[in-house]
Amino acid sequence: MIRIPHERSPQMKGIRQLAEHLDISIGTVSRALNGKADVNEETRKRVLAAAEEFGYVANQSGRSLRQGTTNVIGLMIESSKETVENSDNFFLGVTDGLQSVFSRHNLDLVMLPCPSDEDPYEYLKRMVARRVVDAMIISATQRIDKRIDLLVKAKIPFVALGRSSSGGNFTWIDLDFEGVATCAVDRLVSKGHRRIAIAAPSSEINLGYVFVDAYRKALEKHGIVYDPELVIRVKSSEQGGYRAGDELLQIKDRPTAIILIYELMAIGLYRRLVEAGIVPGRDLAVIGFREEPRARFLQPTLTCFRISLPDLGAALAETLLAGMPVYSEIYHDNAHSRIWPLKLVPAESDAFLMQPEA
Amino acid sequence: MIRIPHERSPQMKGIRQLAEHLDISIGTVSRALNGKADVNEETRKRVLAAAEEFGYVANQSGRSLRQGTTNVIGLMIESSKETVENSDNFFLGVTDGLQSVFSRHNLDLVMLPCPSDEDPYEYLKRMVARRVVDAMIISATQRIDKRIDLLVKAKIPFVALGRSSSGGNFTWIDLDFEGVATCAVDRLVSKGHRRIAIAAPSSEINLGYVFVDAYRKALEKHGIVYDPELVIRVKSSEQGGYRAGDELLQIKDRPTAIILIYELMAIGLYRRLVEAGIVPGRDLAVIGFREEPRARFLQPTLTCFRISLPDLGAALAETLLAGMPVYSEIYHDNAHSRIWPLKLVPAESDAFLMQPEA
DNA sequence: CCTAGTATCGTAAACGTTTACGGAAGGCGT
DNA sequence: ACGCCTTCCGTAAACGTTTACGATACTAGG
Repeated sequence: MIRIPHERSPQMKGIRQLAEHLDISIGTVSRALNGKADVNEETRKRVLAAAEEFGYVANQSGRSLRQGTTNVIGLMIESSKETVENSDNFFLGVTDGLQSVFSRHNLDLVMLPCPSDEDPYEYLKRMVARRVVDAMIISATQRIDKRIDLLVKAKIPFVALGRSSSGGNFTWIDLDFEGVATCAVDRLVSKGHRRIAIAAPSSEINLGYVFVDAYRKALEKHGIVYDPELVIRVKSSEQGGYRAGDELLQIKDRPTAIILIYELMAIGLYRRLVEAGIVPGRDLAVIGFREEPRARFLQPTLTCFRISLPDLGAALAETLLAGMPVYSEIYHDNAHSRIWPLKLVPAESDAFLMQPEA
Repeated sequence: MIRIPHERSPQMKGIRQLAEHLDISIGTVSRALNGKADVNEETRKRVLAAAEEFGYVANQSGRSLRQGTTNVIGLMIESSKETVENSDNFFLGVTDGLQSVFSRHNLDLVMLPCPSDEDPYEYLKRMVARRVVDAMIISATQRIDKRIDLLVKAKIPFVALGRSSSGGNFTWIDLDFEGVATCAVDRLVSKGHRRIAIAAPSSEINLGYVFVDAYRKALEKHGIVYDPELVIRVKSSEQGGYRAGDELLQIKDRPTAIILIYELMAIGLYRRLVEAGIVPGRDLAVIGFREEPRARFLQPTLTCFRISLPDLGAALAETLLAGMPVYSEIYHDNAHSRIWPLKLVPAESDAFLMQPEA
């Protein structure tokens, strides 16, 4: 008696049907489609034509199961309320660069949004355990980040956008906070500023730590004593900018310049300054980090630092692939962690960076 | 002779190893993990404990292959340059609502970003052909959208965010453009405005078509003749707002109010108005559609319409599931297309909506 | 004609899981 | 003692691919 434990759909579109129709063995069809060498060029043509005609595409589950690889790369992002409200489409920008590299190797990119009510570590753990992706790109790395230890232990290839002190050795790409901070300070000092404030997120976040540290060193290089009072810890948002303005006004011997670690803060900052009768650019010099399209409409515009999102994405992709056995020899030039430079974009007129002595 | 065509990793973490360790059959382990009824409660405890200990999670490929389902829902988004620069994190906001529903059914959400240099139709075709997702959520639907025909033909369950004239019957959720336009016009008229301009995207886009149509009807309801000159077609961006300001200034018998179809346009509009010596709110009433966090810092704030992104996401998820056989009876209440209402958010002070006759 | 090599293809195992089915064991009523 | 029902578990097929290996046919060299 024949048992039919699993009823199959009547019109199944599998490689089997394709093979039957062509009257070729199923193995040959597979080899033809995958570009193997030992298949007659003429039969390959027939196979490809038939596949095109029937719209056949290999089922990913079957293929993954056999090869032990999914050909999918995951980009983990967090959808916390703060991220939703305040960050721009940073990730959408990098995905384009990622895909430009991945598509050359028939790799697909999926974004994995961690729900705001779930622990990112647990979320990542679930995703890698199910083996739905071959490799991961993680971002918003913390100074100590359990996710890194997890990926290292699970031997999942990954690259991190952002440094971390966790884990042994893994590859990362991070923005050149030191370079930006140094450049900003140098520029302000060269314009005559001595009391330079900085608005940064908590030092728990890697960015908040590294950036302020570089800011301090740059100041000391110019013989300016580091004043902790000038470090304003706020959220990286417009609201944070407004609060930074608040705190700035409280400081006695008011600073003549401020560096914003997140350019969107300028929107809130400007508002608070105007409320207090202070003209941004004239009474207070402002420099923003990471150019943000929405801030281009501020009056006056502010000097900032630009980053090419697609380029960054491509670099991330190549670095990731350099760490994967199959592609390592192709991208071995990128098999190292590195700092991503940013380009200084001076405001149209630097009038707002004038001498405070005037 | 035993052949070993496929070398297996020495320390394979499969259900088989788990079963051997427990000295239970592999089938029972599977049933225990999947919560089937015919398994002793005490053995189930043992299995779950061992799985937890070894960190075992079922391989998704194997499971998908067998069940013919991936338990993954795809959310297709486009990463065109315009989207990256101008839209906010709209999708990140809705993902949270989507996940809140999906997680109840062990469904995972992945975002599928269509590269800007690839045709969205071809991209979607690839994704569904590989059968990597069980269902899709598509957005930014065009008035005629080949993607819809594709999904209908492939019998992939899907829901669209946005109406379309394509395809036979499919379910969609769309924002209540008519309601918003009507409400905005009503409100302005009640304040004494008669010449009301509107800034909208091209009528090729569904939004640009429907919204302006509702605007026209609302005007006629109040006995105001529709003046095509007052319809300003611009991009949905800050830049578009600036250009809208440009065009507005060209209009003879200048309007006293303007409705922005995208609130971010207010940033550019304000700038242009200030350049021309026109005080927004005092000399020109402004209403924005779809509240945008970044515009909250404008002076003066403007009346707008609010939408709860997570709620919208949850509604999308439930509507999608209502169309899938397995879940249809649970969510049958949502098995219909519908209009998503928005809430009017008056500006702090409505002073800017004053009588133009004053 | 014989043999070795090459080009091409078919065969079947294996990937990890789920699940229909059968079977064993025990309880219970007749 | 027998039959029946319930509870629980093991067996093995099946999902759709890929691929190691063997088989065949043909070519070439001797």
